[in-house]
Amino acid sequence: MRISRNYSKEMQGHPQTKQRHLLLGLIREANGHIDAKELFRRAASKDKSISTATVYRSLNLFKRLGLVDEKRLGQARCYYEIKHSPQHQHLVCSRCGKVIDFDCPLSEMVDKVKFEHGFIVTKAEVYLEGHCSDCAKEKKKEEHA
Amino acid sequence: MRISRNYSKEMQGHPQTKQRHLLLGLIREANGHIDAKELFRRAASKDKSISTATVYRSLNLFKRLGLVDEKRLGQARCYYEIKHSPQHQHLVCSRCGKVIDFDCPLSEMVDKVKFEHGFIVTKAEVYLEGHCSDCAKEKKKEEHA
DNA sequence: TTAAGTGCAAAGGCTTTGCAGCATA
DNA sequence: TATGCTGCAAAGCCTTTGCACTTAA
Repeated sequence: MRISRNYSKEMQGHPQTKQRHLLLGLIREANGHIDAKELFRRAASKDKSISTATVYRSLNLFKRLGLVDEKRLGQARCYYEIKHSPQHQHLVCSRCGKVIDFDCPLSEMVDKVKFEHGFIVTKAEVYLEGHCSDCAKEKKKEEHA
Repeated sequence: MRISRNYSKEMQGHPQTKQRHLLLGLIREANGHIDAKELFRRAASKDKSISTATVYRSLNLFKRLGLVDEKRLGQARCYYEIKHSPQHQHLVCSRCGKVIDFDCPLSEMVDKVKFEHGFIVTKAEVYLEGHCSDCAKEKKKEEHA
């Protein structure tokens, strides 16, 4: 007889390991805006033996389970964030690389594409690139000099 | 005495070569939605000796000159399109991978982030993922079956 | 003529995978 | 205890780069 294993709810049938726990915690702490490389760096500082393979495998699992969201920001970098963090979009400064969150009501847009194209939106991302207020000031200064 | 070279206007000081001409033509033909790999495939079918290095170098040049726009759609793939094609955004179907253009007035959003964050937008992208009308129908059928 | 572009092949990042050993439930 | 995760190292992608040759203007 096969005894079924007792999995954690969060992991939906996948065993909870100390690595996954650590990684999910770090992603949560990062509050959006952490990429695989940085996640590995932070994880390794708390657990020297962790490998990049585990980081990537865990990220893929989290994505599949819908625990984290993957976003492509700036120069093709992927950032990960916990899915249940409040819905927000990103401003990326092309001078200093700063990433700023902003609220963005998308419901109008979602309705519009449903009406015009019969398209059912399941995921929405807005990416605005430009100059943050600091860099905009710097730029002005440079132009006057 | 140094004789200045006679560069084409489009290339803004960079010599026009048959490779660049071919590539730009193919990007134009593709009317948005072509990635580096596919661009190389099509280019190679017209000029067997072209190399991937030239494709990537040309794409980087075109980006720098502002001739093409780079967009990240779907699974981290980069697509390229001629910049002067009318401003539009993308709907990506997560079932069949279809990419649909749609008009999307962004001026309100641009004003909002300027007012709220002092952020000056230079580039805006909206990415909506979901089910296109065909796949939405298919999905409904499956659910009733 | 000559600065710049090209092809080739090698190197660089990032991500995935095979395998043997380890650990969770 | 057994399934499935982990670390390691190797392999796989895609993209960039060094070098000698070629070409546009």
